[in-house]
Amino acid sequence: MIADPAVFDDEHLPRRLLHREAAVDYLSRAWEPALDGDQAHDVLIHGPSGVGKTSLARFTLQKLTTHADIYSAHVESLGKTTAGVVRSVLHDLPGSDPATNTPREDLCIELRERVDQPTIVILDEADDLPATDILDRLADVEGLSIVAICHDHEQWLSQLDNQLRRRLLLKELALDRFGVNELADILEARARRGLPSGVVTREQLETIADEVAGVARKGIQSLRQASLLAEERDHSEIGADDVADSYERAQRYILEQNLGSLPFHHQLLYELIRVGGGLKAGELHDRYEAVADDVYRGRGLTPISERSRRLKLSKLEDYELIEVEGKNRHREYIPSYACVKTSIEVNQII
DNA sequence: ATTCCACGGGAATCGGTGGCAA
DNA sequence: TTGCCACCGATTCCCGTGGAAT
Repeated sequence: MIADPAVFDDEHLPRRLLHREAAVDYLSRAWEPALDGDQAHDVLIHGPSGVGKTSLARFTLQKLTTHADIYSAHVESLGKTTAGVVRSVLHDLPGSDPATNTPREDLCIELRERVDQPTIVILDEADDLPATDILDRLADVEGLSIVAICHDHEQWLSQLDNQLRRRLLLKELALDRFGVNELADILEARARRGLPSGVVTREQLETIADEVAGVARKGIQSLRQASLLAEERDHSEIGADDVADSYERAQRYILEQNLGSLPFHHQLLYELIRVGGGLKAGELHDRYEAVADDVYRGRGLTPISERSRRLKLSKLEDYELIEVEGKNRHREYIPSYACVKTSIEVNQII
């Protein structure tokens, strides 16, 4: 049933960014100086997950770079160190990658040398970045401007000192969830390009938009799952049952992508929490130690310390795979969505 | 008031990799 | 080509913190 699967990819950029015209405009104006070879303004884009912050930045950038000589870099910041961010920027700029053991200082020097025309760096998922350090170094680079994307702008700004804020010329741009009609418009446009005509009604799209509370990523994935379900069930068009069952599959799909991108240690911890149906910290560590020898055997990996496990756990939380409740010794790790599984077998061992 | 427990920041350490000189 | 060294990211070690339990 799906004519063009790419339309439903997270990375897919539509021809027009519906209902974000004002934001595109704002961002374009902030970047206008770059058209004349000057340094653009820095922008902080903030708002909830899945409302199109990254799409907005990429879309507007694409528009800009088609008629101007501008370098750009897109950095997936989550978990990166300062050196990692600089390295990632260099990777996106013309030229070859520096050696993996190049000193941080040398990376920054190389960055200053390579930026010889206006450059826009998108720092995606910038919430947990060592922001002061990174911005300090990026702000040092003549011609380079930053677009930081984060969820909580107040928290993000609070870590910057006044001096840095002045150097950054920071503009702010808030994105919110879409209204039901707005998101339905967006889904309609995707359906037009990705699905045969007439397989889904406007009413169904509004139902989806309402259910996902204006979060575009969830809406688009739900539409995709609804069409997959219709296909599996041999429906000639999407039915009410397909729509009804699509949300859970979409949510699961999103989380499975997240989980699959994580290394083994994370997945094992997740699986223990999932199988346990939520665990107190102490119990989680006990179970980990109980299964570790068996589970790690033959994988060329060794079990990790409690401290490292805590680092992995906070990453699982970042990825919305688990939730943490309670404080201190009452802290409990809860699987956000227990139907999202790993391929690791821990059932029999416990 | 004291103990318990877990968190999470920071410094030290480990293992792997590329550059470089012999 | 080989052996050494600097460096990185990942991990561990150490410890201060703070709320609940006793």
